Amino acid sequence: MRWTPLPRAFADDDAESVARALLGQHLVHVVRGRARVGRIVETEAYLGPHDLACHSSKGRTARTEVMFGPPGHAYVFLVYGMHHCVNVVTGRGAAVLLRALAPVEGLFDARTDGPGRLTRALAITRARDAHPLDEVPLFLAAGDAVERKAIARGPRIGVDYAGPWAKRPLRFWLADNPHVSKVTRYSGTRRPT
DNA sequence: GCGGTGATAGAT
DNA sequence: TCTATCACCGCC
Repeated sequence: MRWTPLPRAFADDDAESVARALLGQHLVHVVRGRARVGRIVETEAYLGPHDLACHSSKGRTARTEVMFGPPGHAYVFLVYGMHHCVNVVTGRGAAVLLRALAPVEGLFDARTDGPGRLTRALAITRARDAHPLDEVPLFLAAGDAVERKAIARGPRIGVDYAGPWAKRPLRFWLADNPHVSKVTRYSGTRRPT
């Protein structure tokens, strides 16, 4: 296959660093023998149990257990009864949510500009929860280098319940990329990092 | 802006 | 068992 997995050690760093490093990398899901590939253009860091927006802050449960395991595995959950979200576990209760991709291959006209839309386009469900992200069928693959000044940041979406943590600028995206999520496209914040 | 949808965690 | 809540999206 023309796509080669990144070693899972790629995710063995603090969640904010991984959230930045994931921008420009590829996410590959092999479905019925065909690779569905997108370039990661938007992420959010969830820092661990002390971060009140992070699911692991609710404690170590069956659902959140994977976040306390080794880095480089998938954390996939269902939200609002219909949308899956996929995260890259960085360990110690932390993870990085993948919020938007730019279509690269095998996606036809499916939209990938949002956390729910990208999982639907790549057919990622909870069946992939805890999957190691350097093995088929779901893995990360090397993309192009992204300059630090090309990364914008802002507060995370949909975490208003998290008090002061809701305001922390832990969402990262490629500035001016047309494939970022709708809320990011329309949010005025373009703060450089 | 509002509702659909189902898993989850905690209360009862 | 029951209930509140939820890292979203499509349509109004």
